[in-house]
Amino acid sequence: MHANVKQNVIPLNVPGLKVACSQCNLRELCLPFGLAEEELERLDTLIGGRRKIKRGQHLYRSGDPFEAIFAIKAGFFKTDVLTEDGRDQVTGFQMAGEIIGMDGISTEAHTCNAVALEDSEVCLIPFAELESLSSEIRALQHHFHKVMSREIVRDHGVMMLLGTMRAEERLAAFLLNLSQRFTARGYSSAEFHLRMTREEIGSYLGLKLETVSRAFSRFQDEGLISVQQKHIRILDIPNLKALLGPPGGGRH
Amino acid sequence: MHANVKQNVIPLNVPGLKVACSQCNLRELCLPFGLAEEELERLDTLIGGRRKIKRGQHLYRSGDPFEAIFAIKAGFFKTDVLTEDGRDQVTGFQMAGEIIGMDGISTEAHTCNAVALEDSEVCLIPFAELESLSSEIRALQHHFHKVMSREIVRDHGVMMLLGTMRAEERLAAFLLNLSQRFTARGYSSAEFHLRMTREEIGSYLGLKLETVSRAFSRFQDEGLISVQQKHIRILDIPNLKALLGPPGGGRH
DNA sequence: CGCAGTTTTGATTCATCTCAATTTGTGTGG
DNA sequence: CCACACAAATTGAGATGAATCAAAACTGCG
Repeated sequence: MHANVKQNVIPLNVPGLKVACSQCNLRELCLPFGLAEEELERLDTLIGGRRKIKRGQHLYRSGDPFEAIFAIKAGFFKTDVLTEDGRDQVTGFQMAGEIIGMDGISTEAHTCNAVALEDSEVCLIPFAELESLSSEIRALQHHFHKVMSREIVRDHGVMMLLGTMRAEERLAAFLLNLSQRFTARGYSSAEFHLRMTREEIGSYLGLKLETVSRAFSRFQDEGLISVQQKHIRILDIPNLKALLGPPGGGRH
Repeated sequence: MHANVKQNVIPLNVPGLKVACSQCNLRELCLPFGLAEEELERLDTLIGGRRKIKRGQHLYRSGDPFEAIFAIKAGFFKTDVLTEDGRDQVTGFQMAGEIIGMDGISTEAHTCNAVALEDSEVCLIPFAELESLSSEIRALQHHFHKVMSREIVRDHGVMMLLGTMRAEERLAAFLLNLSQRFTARGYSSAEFHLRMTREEIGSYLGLKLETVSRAFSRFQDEGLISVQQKHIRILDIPNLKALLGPPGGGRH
């Protein structure tokens, strides 16, 4: 419906905002993954431009009409759901190269909020057009299915974490996950800056902020990490990992 | 492959063999939703047959190569993930009309186990062929995206439940969810048979089986439900719902 | 009819929450 | 540039909900 309008607009690429997946250094992580040169160029024509989101601003809110998904070009986001009765659950933290907004497909409206945790930039992918192009480029269709499926698998991991792990195990899993994702993006796996507050970490992990803080302190006392506010340095990955799966160690 | 044969067969409904979405009484809940007559017939040719799964048997296991997704024709399933260190998390319970197996798309291998909790029957939907047909039938492509997205939204709901609710709230949410899904399938919303054990409910809800049992007993004492082993009758839906979102009642 | 698996119930322990005080960090305006 | 106010984080003490351990009752199946 909206698509018709955009379809006839020449994809002139506004000031310095040359939006080209084919040139993007995130293409191996993001939607373009696995596409051939020529397919990539067609994908370029699809992208509906970039959008900058300042720290604290919403990319979308629960209830907003769903029109597009977003590829994170730079920055850091959180998504959260809130219920009528005031419960608030952070459902994920997203970083460069990740696709965000797929929750909105099912009802044509977003079902969660996406907030930038630092100044960020996203590429807008109009969904109707993505579906059109998917019909023509099988690799794109398949890769998009993988992206959605990966999201489902990721959510299962979080359910496992929330359903079976104790506070320190959850935090260890969280840190290792962040570390791994930073590594995949070429950043240090050992040293990074948390973009979210203790309360947001707690919400994500099903814990109170005080519990998160205590677990951080404990990890530091044990020499596993060094924490100074939002600055984290991971000192002992093996023992952090050992915290997760202690077949005979953790049960009492 | 199988499809070619059936294409020329008159849609007479041979017992258990002739698989036709167009004739299925679940079509409004399942993959065919929203398709036109003629599209439905093409969907019929896609379905790779039916498969019966006896109670306790696996539909697929974590690690199995991914080839197809499944539409549940009849019966009841659970899906669960287990980690090396022996943790076990039930990630969902699925009933007739629901699509199962999409976790496998991302890695080409299933990432969880699907077990029948009663004698069941599924329709096999070869995934490569589904993608082919999706390219041709836009409505099918779009609906499939909605199905995947719905799964993501559902998972967010579970994360909310696990992350923010107390034991009795979780169980109330669980019962109301089951009730609503039974209603949508034409069964009683008030009276039903649990197919899963207390332990499986507990795993899904992040609780121990004793806690689940105690919560059931408490609900019965309070006149909210009547429980006799696996037989549940919901007596007071309003007050069960009130348990969930007590804006001023639940915090202490 | 007996046995194994499931469920219920009780007593106790423990992890996390809650409440509260203090410290540290951050952004703003004089 | 410093002081102030506010937000975020740390830490402690005590309360509490759910886990654990244990035993008994029930169910259904062979």
